[in-house]
Amino acid sequence: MSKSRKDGIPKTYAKIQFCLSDRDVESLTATEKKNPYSPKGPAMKLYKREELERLAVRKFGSLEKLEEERQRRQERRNSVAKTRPELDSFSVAKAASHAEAGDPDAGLGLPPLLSERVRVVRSPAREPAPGSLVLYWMKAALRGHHNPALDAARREAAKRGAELAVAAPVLLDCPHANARRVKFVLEGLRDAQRELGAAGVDLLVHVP
Amino acid sequence: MSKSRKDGIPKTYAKIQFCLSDRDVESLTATEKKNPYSPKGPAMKLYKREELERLAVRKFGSLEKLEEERQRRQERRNSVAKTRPELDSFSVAKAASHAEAGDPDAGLGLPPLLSERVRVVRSPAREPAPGSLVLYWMKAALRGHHNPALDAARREAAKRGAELAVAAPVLLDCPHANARRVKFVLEGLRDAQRELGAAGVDLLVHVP
DNA sequence: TCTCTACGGTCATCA
DNA sequence: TCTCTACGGTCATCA
Repeated sequence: MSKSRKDGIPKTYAKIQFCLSDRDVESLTATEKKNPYSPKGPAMKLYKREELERLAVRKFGSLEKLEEERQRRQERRNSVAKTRPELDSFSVAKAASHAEAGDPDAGLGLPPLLSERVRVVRSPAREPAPGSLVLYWMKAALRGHHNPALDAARREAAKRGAELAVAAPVLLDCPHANARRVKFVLEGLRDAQRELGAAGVDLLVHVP
Repeated sequence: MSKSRKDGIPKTYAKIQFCLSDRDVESLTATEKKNPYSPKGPAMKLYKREELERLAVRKFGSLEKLEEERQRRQERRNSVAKTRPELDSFSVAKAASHAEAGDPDAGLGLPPLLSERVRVVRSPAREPAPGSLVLYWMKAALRGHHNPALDAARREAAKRGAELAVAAPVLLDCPHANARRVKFVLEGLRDAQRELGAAGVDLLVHVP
């Protein structure tokens, strides 16, 4: 809710902020702007804060009631997130930065210091096909050392007897990309590629 | 999974039992039967157990994996149900049978013996309009006494300064309806209508 | 802080 | 143990 929104509020954000459905929002007028992620993609729809507020007040009774509803949804999201399935045997794992290895534990068979950083994002419906690989999608910590996500992926691959591959996306068309940042990322990836290569792991750099 | 399913398994049930999506099930052949709830409504689609099993095995790997997936979903449902919003000030309430009134408590302002039987089914997005009424949808306990759901509705109406109305549906076209049962229900409703009428509450009998 | 679709899950409504 | 739709919420994908 900052000053920078004077052009209007993008649809996705507007729906969440004002607890509105697609149907609700359809009745409002929208101005279109170029999609910042892809100029050729579907246009960004901008809605007027004033109209959104008026609609939300009509729907919920008052801005206070709207705020209550937002709280309710927020809490619901949080508590549902807590009930997510715990570690299970075949699962996609995702970890955060820097930690050391310790004793193996249950679940993914990860040492505690790793496993407490691992969160199962999705339990895949399909069992992994024979010959499948474990893919570590490296978005942060672009390095082959001090990288617990990499350690977790390595373990998982070993457990399955699968190949480990590492892929790093380099986003050129995200809003804040610029030459300086891209250069920094590419230099980091070059070093990581050398380091991983020495350990027999391919690092694939993906420029979408 | 009983013997009575030799005609085939209805779509809704099939999807749940075999963890399949509409898309999945679309690829299968279905035989149509008259909709037992309404002969003029959309037909009931019956799928062959054998085909469903084959598809589920293809999707999940084995019947054991399917069973695991079903367990997962079941548990998820249960734990999400537990995180449902608690009693709040304007809410639709629903209660079960026989109890006595006691001291008022927080939330809906119900006595403990009532409030522990009340479950908030849905927190309405809209604030109740002025002049709205509290509707007690009487599906069980067709009587004006020993009826805690009625007591809860009465309290809620008093708290809001709203009218209380009671409505009872008499379902004629549900699969197990027959003359004897309908007669029993109607007799009960006649008595309840007299009892509630004496207390100034309308009981509306609805035959859909 | 981009949009669209598909997916579970839930629910009210309808025939 | 009926079917369809709408609704949140989540997510991967695409442009």
